[in-house]
Amino acid sequence: MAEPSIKRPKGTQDITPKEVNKWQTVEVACKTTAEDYGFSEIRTPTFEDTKLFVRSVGDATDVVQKEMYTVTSKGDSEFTLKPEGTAGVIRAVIENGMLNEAFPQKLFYLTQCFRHEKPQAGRLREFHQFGCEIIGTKSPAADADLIMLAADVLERIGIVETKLNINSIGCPNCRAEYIKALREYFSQYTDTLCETCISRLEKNPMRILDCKSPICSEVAKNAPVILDYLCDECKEHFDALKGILDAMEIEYRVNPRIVRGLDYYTKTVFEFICDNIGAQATVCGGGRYDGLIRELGGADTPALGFAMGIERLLIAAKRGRAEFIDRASCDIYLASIGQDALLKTAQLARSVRDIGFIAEYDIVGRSLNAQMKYANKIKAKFSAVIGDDDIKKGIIKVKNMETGKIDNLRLDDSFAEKFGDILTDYILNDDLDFDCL
RNA sequence: GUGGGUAUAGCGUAGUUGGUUAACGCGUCAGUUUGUGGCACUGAAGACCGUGGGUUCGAAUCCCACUACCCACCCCA
Repeated sequence: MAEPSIKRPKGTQDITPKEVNKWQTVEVACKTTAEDYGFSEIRTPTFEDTKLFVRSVGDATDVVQKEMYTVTSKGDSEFTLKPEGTAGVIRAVIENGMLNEAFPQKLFYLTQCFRHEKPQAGRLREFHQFGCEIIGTKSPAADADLIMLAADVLERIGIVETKLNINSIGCPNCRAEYIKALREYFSQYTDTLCETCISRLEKNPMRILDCKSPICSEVAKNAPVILDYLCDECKEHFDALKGILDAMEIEYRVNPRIVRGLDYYTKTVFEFICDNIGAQATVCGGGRYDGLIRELGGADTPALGFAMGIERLLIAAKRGRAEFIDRASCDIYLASIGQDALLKTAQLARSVRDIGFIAEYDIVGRSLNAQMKYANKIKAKFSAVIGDDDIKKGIIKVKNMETGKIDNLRLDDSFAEKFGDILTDYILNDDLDFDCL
């Protein structure tokens, strides 16, 4: 305590045992839903060659320009902690020759990401993403399946109040036309637009559509709409997607304003918005990135994906109707009186643990009373007290902590198995009672 | 990077015309209760009142600065 205490870095968090069950609930929902859709997990490094993100996420994006944690390692290599999940996955797919395997490749990941931003609700410097990628299909059926998967994940977690927004931002060809038209339109308003939007006019006029400044968004209201500029192929793709979503009764809103901030997106883009979780309301974002694999040196392959922010899912889940799984509680607490008995409880605990149940005993040196209080506190289902007499007699009383019912068990090799039977009965009966209710 | 808010035990809070030893609830530990927990009662530990200055006989309380956290802009998941 003499030294100044060391605190965790800004924008990071500790996930304590009280919270970790909520994380696990969300993680399990993500993982099992993805697996139900035929996705396999992929894990990639926490840091990558900086060039990977510059080339995929995009040179001019905020993420690359001002949010990356980049270090120069021994030697000349520059590495960056991953600011998002897709780039690393695509790099790995190319590097491991997975483009030669059967298409589509369907992959999911659950990973921490890092961006140097100013923290606020739903935005941290180290955060966690769940993402899914489908590689090797240009069919709009894939877009629809991916969106359905995202919707299912949210539903299974218990997040109900989300809105799906979709848009198409076209392919490089038709987008060029559109950007030209946008520039022409916004150029008329150079005296009213905000400063950042003026600079966007040159670099990326589509971002002006996203600006929340009242003046800019007022001007943007009458701006040309991308959907009017889509080429035949892009338009067909988008119409087909809408058709499938309609057929599957997935509600959506076409929102021509959604423009993703990462450069690799093409054609379909979408967001799931959750309004009651603060300003950072996008709980899931994704879209197509048909040009990315080629850009990263792989064969020209269409692909698409989405990412969800686990922290945001968690906020939404707490506000929604999520039911969080609890950690399994202790099956039996073995109290001891005296040193010989302590050794005995240690042996018994191990035998119970060997058959897959949770057993604890006194490793603190507490009085019997205190041991029992502790057993109660950790919600032990059963308890047993062992003293010299019991060891002599070779029989101990196992008590059901809920009902107070006591069973006598032999203190020999059969103990664990017999206790297992009692516990199984208890759990089955408990389920029956539950069903009757 | 720019705003706004907050800062008192592990957690949640009370504490303003400045006045002895900073209070309460929860939690933790122990005892009542060396062969049985929950309830109850008793007690204990735990706070340099965010940090540093200033005003004052006297500051958790007033003033200034700093820091941290939260929220929002921006950006995005």
